[in-house]
Amino acid sequence: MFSKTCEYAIRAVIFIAQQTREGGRVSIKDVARGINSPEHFIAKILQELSRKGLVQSAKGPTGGFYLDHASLQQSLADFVRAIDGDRVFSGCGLGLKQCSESHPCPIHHQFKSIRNQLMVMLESTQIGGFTRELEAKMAFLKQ
Amino acid sequence: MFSKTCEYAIRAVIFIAQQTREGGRVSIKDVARGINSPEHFIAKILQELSRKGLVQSAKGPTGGFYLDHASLQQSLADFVRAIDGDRVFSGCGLGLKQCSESHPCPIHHQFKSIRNQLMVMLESTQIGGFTRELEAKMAFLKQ
DNA sequence: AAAATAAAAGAGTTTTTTGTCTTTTATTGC
DNA sequence: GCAATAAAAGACAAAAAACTCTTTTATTTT
Ligand code: FES
Ligand code: FES
Repeated sequence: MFSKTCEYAIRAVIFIAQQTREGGRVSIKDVARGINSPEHFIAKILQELSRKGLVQSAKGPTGGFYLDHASLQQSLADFVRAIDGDRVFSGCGLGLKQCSESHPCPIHHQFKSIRNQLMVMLESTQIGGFTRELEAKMAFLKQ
Repeated sequence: MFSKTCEYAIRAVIFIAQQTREGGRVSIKDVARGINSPEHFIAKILQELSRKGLVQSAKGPTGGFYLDHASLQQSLADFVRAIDGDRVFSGCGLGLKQCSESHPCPIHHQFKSIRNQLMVMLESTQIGGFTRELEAKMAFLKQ
């Protein structure tokens, strides 16, 4: 569904949101540990998200990653788009070069419906909204 | 969503179903042309599906691929499972090693709902059911 | 200013996926 | 039996995705 990169990205950002809910920063090392991902790999990913302004970072001691007010309110869809592009939201389920109403593949209508529901779900969920569940250990970011 | 291999596979099998609706066989060359896929690649894929009994084939002149009564009734889900395994149907949306009700990722509930709808859709659609739309040029297997 | 810290950047490597080419095997029609 | 046809099989090759390692840059603390 999503690329591994994208899965790590979302887990990482949710983790950062939780860890920094009352200010502070969190280091790459801690993120990697917190979501059980390869450290250098998640570093690259966060670097990219940082360039795109979807996460904030600071160098040096006391540095690390955090989310500003705007980032906390970004939807999951924004992060998916930043990493995987919009093929998830608009790509053809059977791999036609382009999904089209007027030149549809055989499963277009059914597929589109599900794809849209996925999109609505991702658009309406903001990255900062999972803190409570994580605190209550009703949701997890690693095995 | 699906691997390229799986996308080609489904398009190929739908094509075979259509082309052989009144008996006959269809060659790899024709399949490749019909769905606009690399010829040798789709050959490999059909070989695999043939081994698993999801499509039928015959060598030699008058040979080619076709679908027996049972294969025509297989669901899209059966083909997806044969190629991509069941990660589509039961994998965690955020890449946790295993999707679990008791150790869920933050988007488990929402994701599961969509994943299930996808599954129901794929389970309830049989590969042989697209002939009419294709004939009427209301659906297409290539650009 | 120097040392320590932590992200940024860049240059790999490995693995998986996707795609190609060649040879072999089976079947048919003559 | 022989030539032609078409899939099966196997070995490669290219591209993309996933992952690693090393060096640089910015910041803070002492
Ligand atoms: S054309 Fe295939 S999903 Fe729209
Ligand atoms: S645990 Fe992530 S989808 Fe079920």
